[in-house]
Amino acid sequence: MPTIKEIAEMANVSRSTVSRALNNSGYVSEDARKRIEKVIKQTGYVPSEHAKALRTKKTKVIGVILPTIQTETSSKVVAGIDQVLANQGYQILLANTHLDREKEMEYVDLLKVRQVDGIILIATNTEDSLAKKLEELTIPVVVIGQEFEQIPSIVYDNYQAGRDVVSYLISKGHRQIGFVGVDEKDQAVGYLRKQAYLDEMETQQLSVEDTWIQRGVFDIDSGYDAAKRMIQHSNQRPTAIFAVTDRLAIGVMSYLKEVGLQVPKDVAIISIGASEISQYTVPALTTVDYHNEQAGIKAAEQILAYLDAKKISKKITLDYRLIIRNSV
Amino acid sequence: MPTIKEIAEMANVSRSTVSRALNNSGYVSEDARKRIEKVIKQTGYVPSEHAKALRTKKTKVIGVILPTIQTETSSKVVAGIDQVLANQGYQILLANTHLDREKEMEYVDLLKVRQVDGIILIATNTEDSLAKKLEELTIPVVVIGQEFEQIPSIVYDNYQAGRDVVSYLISKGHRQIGFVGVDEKDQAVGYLRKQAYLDEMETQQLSVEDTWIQRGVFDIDSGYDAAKRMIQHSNQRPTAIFAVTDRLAIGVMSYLKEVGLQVPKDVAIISIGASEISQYTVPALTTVDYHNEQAGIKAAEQILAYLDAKKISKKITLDYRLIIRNSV
DNA sequence: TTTAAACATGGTATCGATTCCACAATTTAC
DNA sequence: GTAAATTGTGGAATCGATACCATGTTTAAA
Repeated sequence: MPTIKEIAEMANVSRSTVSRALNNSGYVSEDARKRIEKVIKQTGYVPSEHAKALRTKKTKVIGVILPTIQTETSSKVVAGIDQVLANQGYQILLANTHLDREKEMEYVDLLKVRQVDGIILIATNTEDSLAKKLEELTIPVVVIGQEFEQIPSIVYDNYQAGRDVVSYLISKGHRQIGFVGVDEKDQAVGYLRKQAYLDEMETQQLSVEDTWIQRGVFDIDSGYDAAKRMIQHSNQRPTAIFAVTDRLAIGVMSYLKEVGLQVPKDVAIISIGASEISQYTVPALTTVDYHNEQAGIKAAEQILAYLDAKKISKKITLDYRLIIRNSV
Repeated sequence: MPTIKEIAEMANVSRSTVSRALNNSGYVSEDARKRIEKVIKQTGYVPSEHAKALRTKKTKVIGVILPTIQTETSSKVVAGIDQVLANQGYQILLANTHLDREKEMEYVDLLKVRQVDGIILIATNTEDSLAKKLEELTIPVVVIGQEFEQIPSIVYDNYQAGRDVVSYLISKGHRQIGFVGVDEKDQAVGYLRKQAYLDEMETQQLSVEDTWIQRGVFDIDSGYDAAKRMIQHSNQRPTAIFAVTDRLAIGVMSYLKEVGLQVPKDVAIISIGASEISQYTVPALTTVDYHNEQAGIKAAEQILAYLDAKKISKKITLDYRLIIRNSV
């Protein structure tokens, strides 16, 4: 791979002139420009990104920190980010935390060192230490999925979606409604969706047995386990269950099927996620589509807008859509 | 962020000494080293990767080119790669081709410019132009999923797996076996699996109707469509179908269910993939586990071994495992 | 005691770009 | 016809690190 120096020599100009031609800055005569272009075409020269980064402090790389790539949600978000970024010649440097909160912070540092132009963080918590670290950052950050006071974020309306979902179950005649959630440290998925469930139940003056509220992690098996606990230990069996993710819902269905309970006749199920598979389960899952690609797209756009010295909105709330299928 | 120069000044040594301390190269007195370490801790200094890259030509970044992140297969592979790489302080620069063959080549160039230390390519074709480009590369490459003559690759034994699968169906008493494949330009998934199917049928002296062979793309809907064509246009309906991916199989099942055919009583289904969801379909899918994380892990290990000046194997064939469930 | 390793340190060139500045050659304005 | 812009170009500094080389100081060997 040739360097700018060699290009300059071959075109019989100085490095400065080549650089000016490359970046369309300053004056370059038609004659010189032509010679330079010819040489560049001949040699297939491309300027070194590292040298450029060192000098200009711009890398055309955006760091993306995510809890795991092994879920449809994450990969959709990344696809959305990539779609926007690739268009503008940016690339994605990946940092996978494997759901480890420590690493979320570590990677922020690591990406800083790599001098990425910006960071998109798909967050799973809203701890102060993380917030502080993000605020101190001198490069633009956008958080997806959690809401921070001072940091631009793309959020889903988890609370409203939660209430809508429960309200929908009630409208279908259900009075005993169970809930399968996740760790409440996850403000968005854990806390808000649960709160929405509790509030809607209370508003509608419906009581909730303790055992109706179960907690799992983000996989199918824990949904299965949660359903098992709920069904085995409840005095009154719920006639409907709200699971906060599709995977949990699939696990729940799997347990119900095992013990001979029919969905939706005996127990209705509703969830949030709208994963590809949700329409092929039996019965097809009634779920909420969160437009994950859209989140990625918006996040990338926000970062680019910021880098373009345009202002950036502090918070964007995405809309969602209840997909009514056959599990309720 | 401070630079090495400032650290040197604060610790009262030269930049050379700081560099030596940082890299454990050459001599540094205990005394100096302590002072330097103290200053580094105080300031939170971390050396600039770009400056380092410029000087040393090493970036600690591996480029990963993949056809799409939106499949479980890809994300598992990436997870495997990440697992090994993160351990060694390497990061992943992502390049998503969206199944566009042109881009596969473009990204090789782009990653070259970014001076990545190595490239892992999850390939979908084996075209000569691509092979040539890869061979010309001066940095290590490992290809996953396709086999090239001169380039180290991690491959699944698609042919043998295909024959095993068909042979298993036959052992279960099936004689009329349909096939849902993909574009044969995809040597591994498209061509080899089909060839295996044809060969096994021939070896067992079973005939194959033209309409039993259908082609889709890599999604559920096209599996549905393929099944529809197969069922509607065949003289004799197959009693079993081999779909080359889980998603296609799920689509096939979805169509069969729609027209009232029972799985596996009326039509048995088998596929390759072992996606998470495959065990929760109804009935649970009999499928082949290809150990995708393993592919990622091996690829990353190969790249690192090469960078470590150790030799690299030209080809690694991964093993697979038939998971027998209830769809056959 | 002389000689040679081993240890310790700093100076300087270098990687491959960009950018500011000085200078020269043209053009334009008055 | 002179002053002032405009245009075109190259030199040199710079970004933040590494690495080679020269020099000086100790320590060990002969």
